[in-house]
Amino acid sequence: MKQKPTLKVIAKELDVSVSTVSKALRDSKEIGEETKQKVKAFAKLYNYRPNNIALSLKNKKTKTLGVIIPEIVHHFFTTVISGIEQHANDKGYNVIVGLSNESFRKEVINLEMLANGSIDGFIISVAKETLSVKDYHHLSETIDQGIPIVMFDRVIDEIECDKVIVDDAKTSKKAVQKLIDSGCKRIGIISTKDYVSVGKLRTQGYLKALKINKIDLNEDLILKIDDKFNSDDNLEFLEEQIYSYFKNNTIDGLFAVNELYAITAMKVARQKGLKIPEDLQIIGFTDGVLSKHAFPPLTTISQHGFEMGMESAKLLIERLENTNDEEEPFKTSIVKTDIIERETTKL
Amino acid sequence: MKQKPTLKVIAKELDVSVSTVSKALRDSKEIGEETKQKVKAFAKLYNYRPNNIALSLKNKKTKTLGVIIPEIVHHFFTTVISGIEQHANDKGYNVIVGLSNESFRKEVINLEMLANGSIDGFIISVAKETLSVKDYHHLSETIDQGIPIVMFDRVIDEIECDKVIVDDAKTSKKAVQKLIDSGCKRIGIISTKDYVSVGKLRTQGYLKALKINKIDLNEDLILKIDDKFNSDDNLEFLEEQIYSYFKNNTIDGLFAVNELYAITAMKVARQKGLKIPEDLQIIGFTDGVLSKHAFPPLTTISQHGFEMGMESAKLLIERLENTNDEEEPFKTSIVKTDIIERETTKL
DNA sequence: TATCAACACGAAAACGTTGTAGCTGAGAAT
DNA sequence: ATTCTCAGCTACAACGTTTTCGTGTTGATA
Repeated sequence: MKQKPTLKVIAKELDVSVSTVSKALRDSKEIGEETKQKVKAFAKLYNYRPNNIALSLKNKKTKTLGVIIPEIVHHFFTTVISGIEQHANDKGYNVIVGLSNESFRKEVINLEMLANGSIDGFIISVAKETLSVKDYHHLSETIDQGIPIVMFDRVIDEIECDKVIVDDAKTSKKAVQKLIDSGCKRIGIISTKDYVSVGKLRTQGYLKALKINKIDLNEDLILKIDDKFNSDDNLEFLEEQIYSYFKNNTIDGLFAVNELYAITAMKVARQKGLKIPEDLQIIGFTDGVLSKHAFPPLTTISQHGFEMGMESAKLLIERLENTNDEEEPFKTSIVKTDIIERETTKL
Repeated sequence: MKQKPTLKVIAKELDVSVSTVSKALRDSKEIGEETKQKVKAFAKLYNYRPNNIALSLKNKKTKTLGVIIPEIVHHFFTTVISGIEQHANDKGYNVIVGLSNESFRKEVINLEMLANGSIDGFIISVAKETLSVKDYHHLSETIDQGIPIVMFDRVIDEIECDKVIVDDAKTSKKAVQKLIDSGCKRIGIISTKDYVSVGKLRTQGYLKALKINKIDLNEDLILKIDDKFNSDDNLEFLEEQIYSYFKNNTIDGLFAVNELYAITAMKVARQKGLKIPEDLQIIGFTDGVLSKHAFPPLTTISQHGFEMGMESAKLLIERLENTNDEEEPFKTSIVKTDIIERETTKL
């Protein structure tokens, strides 16, 4: 096991100064051609790589992005990470991930753990618990300390920073409109409690679509699931709620605010003997593996997570590398959505 | 935007030396009670946090783990990451992720990008391309430089390091045995080309089960898919292959080496009018969202990715923190598997 | 009064880099 | 012969910590 060579050992070995080695490797014109060759050859031989940590300390930049998300076992978030990684790597940045598990406390800890010089900036989608307790001090303090944050998907209006979202309301309106256009008369929605910003917005879109089409609102057709934490563990709970929803209501169109709700609804609908899409048409939000491979394959709205990730990384890195002394104003990027028509909708 | 306070500015402000501040904050008995209080109060007020980078440089430890995986949009890998994260966080470590996208080149780049002081050790599942070109120099060089590596799932026998795997052969044997016990007479397998170690091993398990039960081997029933890269993008290609496989063979039991193969097989079987599990029983490998929510829900082998991640992190951190001068011998942990019976098998 | 321990603190080095400023010697210009 | 220029190199500070080794002051002891 050969130790990692440093400038110092190369210098000693070649009987020159540390500065000479450093400059030779960076091709400085201060150094003679002969010495340069010698140093470079030696460095290559011993596989010298500048120590990143030392550089970070000197430059006060780590070239590392901190990404904090609620959970990683989740198709949407992983596509976002892919996008972030891609752009970050292209720009020479690394990505460090922190998981909040939808917990406020863990989110704070993660933030603090990284906001001590480890990273240059954050990309974050806040935990449901954070949204529900409305305590954002950790975020504002981080920004105060000069560490930029980019929020994506689940964002907080009160915090000023760059944001990347889809236009949830508008997109949802479009989805519901499609259901209407396909002949649905009684359209339901399965959403989350309102503290989840995206759930709220998507519900608004639903409402708007009904209004525009002069369809009377029936409150019973709105099911708001309270899954403060991970809903994958509470599958039976979810099923129960949807089951009683179906028992009390007859619908021919359903808009679900995420994939899981959509396919779970499909499942209980099938148990009730409903044919999809003949008796019931369904559109989900988020295009994941589930939608793609469900039976029948689910028509969904694609949020283009990869693009969201790319865009988030782009905004963050731009801000980090912006050398203008004047602060750039904060931007909110809206990435477009698409309805991916599969087999749970007609036509 | 208040700048991050350093020991130096605290020292200047309080008119003491840097050493005093440092010691006071670490509760050294060298410092008088009064001064300690003063320093601590000030530090709290200005929200002082020791700069991690400086610490890393000094201690030659970053308290950061590098995780390199082929892709992140993949249920198994994300559960593993969850496990790694959990244990790492508990031990005060951060996790930096690199994606190889199944590409040898990207794997090498990622490794080099991090093996310059940024991380203390690696946890890695190698890319398919790496396995197929059999070029492992980047791995052995990293280990040579004193950076420990833990491999999980896709491991390389020739490289000596800690490893975390499931007993693929044994597990597969068990799965096929179950098929046999449930009355299957003609059992097929959909696997990968042999350069993927896990594909090879799982095929071996299949073979062994047949042998033990004195069932004659029919080579035609073995389908080896060549998906050198991401198979999610080549869904049609996969479907085609499976389609012609079904066309040429009649089977009543199928063991698929991963989730995607299993549910794709289900799909084409259904197209052929086969009833599952009446006409065809299927068992997949890897328990992901797809299996759980498929129709019908797929009987699978759970690899317990979370445990694999935990165990990997555990092995790595143990090695990192082992202060004995004598090297610990390398370990290979085998995490147990379970057959999760759902509705694609009888009984 | 001289010695000594205990106490409270400070100076400096080290981790690996880079950039600025300074130094040296040789040849050219005066 | 003196000054100047320039190439080619070295010294040093700085980034923020921790830690080792002082050092000065006090009060007690001989």
